Amino acid sequence: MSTRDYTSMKGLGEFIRTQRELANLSLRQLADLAKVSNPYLSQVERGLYKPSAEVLKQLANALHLSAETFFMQAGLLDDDVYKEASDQVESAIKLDLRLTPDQKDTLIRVYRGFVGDR
Amino acid sequence: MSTRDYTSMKGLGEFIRTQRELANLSLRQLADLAKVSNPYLSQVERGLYKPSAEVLKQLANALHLSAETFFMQAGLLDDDVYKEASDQVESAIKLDLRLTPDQKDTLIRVYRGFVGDR
DNA sequence: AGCAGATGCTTGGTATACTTAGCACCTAGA
DNA sequence: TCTAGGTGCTAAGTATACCAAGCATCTGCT
Repeated sequence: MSTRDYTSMKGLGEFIRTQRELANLSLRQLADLAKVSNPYLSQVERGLYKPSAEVLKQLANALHLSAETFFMQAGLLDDDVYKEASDQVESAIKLDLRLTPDQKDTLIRVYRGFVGDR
Repeated sequence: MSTRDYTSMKGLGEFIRTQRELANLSLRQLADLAKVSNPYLSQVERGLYKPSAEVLKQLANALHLSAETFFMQAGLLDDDVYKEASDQVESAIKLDLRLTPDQKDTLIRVYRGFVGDR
């Protein structure tokens, strides 16, 4: 297994744009943080270019995500030593010591509602 | 001290050449396996060019080594991922492809509300 | 109205990753 | 001997990742 289901196989560009918008960063802001030009980042997000590994790493740093994550999204680390998304979210929540049991339940319930799981 | 200590601090090219020779492969053989031209591989091994991540991945496969190993050698995966709980939960959410940006936003907002962060 | 600043995008160019053709050297067989 | 095939490397070109300048649109401010 270790399957990567990818029913919603979005491209790397879309992934980056999603992450950028989640972080509430403009194209220019992220481009500056990652030390690339903003037109280039624009083109990358629209899938016109495949960024080099160095750029991927810079983007990962700027977005506070791991480089592994980006490489996986780019299809460069196909070997997913890394967990399935849903299990990942739920176990991360369960492991967070700052959350009370009730809060964990709430979060997980909301999460499951979103992904339509179970 | 990080856990690395690969023989010595040689460049990526030397690393590749060492691995190739350990596998008893000629330049052309490895180049064919990795689907690159042999002059290019020669230049990479001598440090004249930095191969793209795709090429690194192909080389890793051809040499039966992990892509992680190569990325580390290339200095692309230097750091360990920080393991703070909050980062864990938030990045797990961000990584879930089944969630829309709005849903991710909501979840993260709820989460931050619970842990009192920000 | 009009400017000012922010947004993302287009254009045209430069730098560099990568290829094809071929050279020089070596070793093995006929 | 002299091919024949293997080794790694050079040179010159093509493809593409990446950048600088600038455009069009929007929103907010006076």
